[in-house]
Amino acid sequence: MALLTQAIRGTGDVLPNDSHRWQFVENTMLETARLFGFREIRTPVFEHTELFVRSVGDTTDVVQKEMYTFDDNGGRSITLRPEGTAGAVRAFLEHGLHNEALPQKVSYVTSCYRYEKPQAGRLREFHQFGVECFGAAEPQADAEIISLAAAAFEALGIKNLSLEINSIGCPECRAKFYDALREYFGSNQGELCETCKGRLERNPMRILDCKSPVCKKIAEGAPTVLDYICDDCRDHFEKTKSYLTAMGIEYTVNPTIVRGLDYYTRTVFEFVSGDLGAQSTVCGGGRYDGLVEQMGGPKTPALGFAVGLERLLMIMDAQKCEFPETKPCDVYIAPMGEKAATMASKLAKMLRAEGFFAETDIVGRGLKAQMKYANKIGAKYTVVLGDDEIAAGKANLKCMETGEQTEVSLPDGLISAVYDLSINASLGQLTDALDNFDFKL
RNA sequence: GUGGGUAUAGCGCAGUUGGCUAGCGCGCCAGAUUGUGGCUCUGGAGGUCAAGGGUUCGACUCCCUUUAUCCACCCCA
Repeated sequence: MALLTQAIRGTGDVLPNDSHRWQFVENTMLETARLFGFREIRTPVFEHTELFVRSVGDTTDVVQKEMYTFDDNGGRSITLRPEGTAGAVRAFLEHGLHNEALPQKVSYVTSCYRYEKPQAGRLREFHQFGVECFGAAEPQADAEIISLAAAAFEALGIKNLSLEINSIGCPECRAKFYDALREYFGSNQGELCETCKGRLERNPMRILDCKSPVCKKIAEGAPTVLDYICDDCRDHFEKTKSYLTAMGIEYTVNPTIVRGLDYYTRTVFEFVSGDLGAQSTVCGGGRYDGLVEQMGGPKTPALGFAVGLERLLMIMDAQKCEFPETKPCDVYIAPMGEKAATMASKLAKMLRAEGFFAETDIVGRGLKAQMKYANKIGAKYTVVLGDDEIAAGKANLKCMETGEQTEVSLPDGLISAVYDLSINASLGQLTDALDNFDFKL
């Protein structure tokens, strides 16, 4: 296959046979969010590089080695968004949404870009559904967004996800925790893997998340965040858990959940699945109380999460989740000859104006081939239009499933027959369309 | 960035120890007594065997390089 070029590595196409699955997932998630009062926000795919460096954190892997960054023709450093939160925060501040009724609750479906080596559940262009909630400091908010994620998964028919939560505290108590970690890991420094030696200074919490068996072993005896968080943070975490319990949302506390983006504070959580190959996280999020202020805005507590849609679809495939079927063609009109083709176009237009899915021949095929085509696209009904039908002003409407044919007058009989055969249409809309139809050619 | 597997038609696959015009299934297009689909039958289109180089009388087959893809590490959604 020596094609001129192919899709960029780590990117994929959603083909017509698959797009309904994406539409179902996106619509279901946005609709679930709507029920919680979240409205859609759309921000640009690219932003000033600085935005991500400052928000995601310049020591993170995402910023250090995974961003698609380039200079535009005006010499500005531009970056394709590696995640959705930063842009939402930027827009929130830039348009002064903090002056409107709080909390501001937004949802989005976006593409994200990270320069990574692709594998199962990890692409260079991937898609996320996410929500952000600004101006809510209370633990109810934490529980609420977690419950939103859970509701969306349920609406999609996904099972066997487990929710893992943790608290990484506020900056004050985290500083104490970092000290304790440095002290603990410092005494085992020689045995740590190379990356973790570096992490010891920059971000010792990440050692807890290391997959190397040696580090994992050492980490087993490490101090736990939950032992170091301050009273306020502990109280917040306890209340969050009790709200979850009250809502019947099951969770496990996992002290090793740390999140790879710097802006998180207090509650962090993941929904994990065993149906994802080496990846396990399908949804990750948490609270980021300091970010808005750090970006130059007023002190505003905030939180959110993002769901990886490719991963979500992988899980749905593995679990054989059902997707609603796409509606097939209502009527296929098979014209024979030029005169009939003109008539077919007019009839099709009229049916579509009434909201029906109507197709006719646009490649000049013979009758038999047209019937085959109608069968292939799953058309519910077909009408053959030839000189005889035009002369008589009557045609046969054929049901493709049963093969039965009924004679209908043209065009009103056809239209009303289609209405009769469709479950969700009303005959009332017909009159105008029929009056205006010029049957003469 | 590191490691392993794979690469033959749109899709899924054969191709024997290197040997003549590279096959099969599905799909696609067209026919099978005048204007009616699904089943069956017949025919057709479609491949510089990922690309480049090497060994050889001869390479889809053996060797090297590159690229892509899949899987894992790392990281994350």
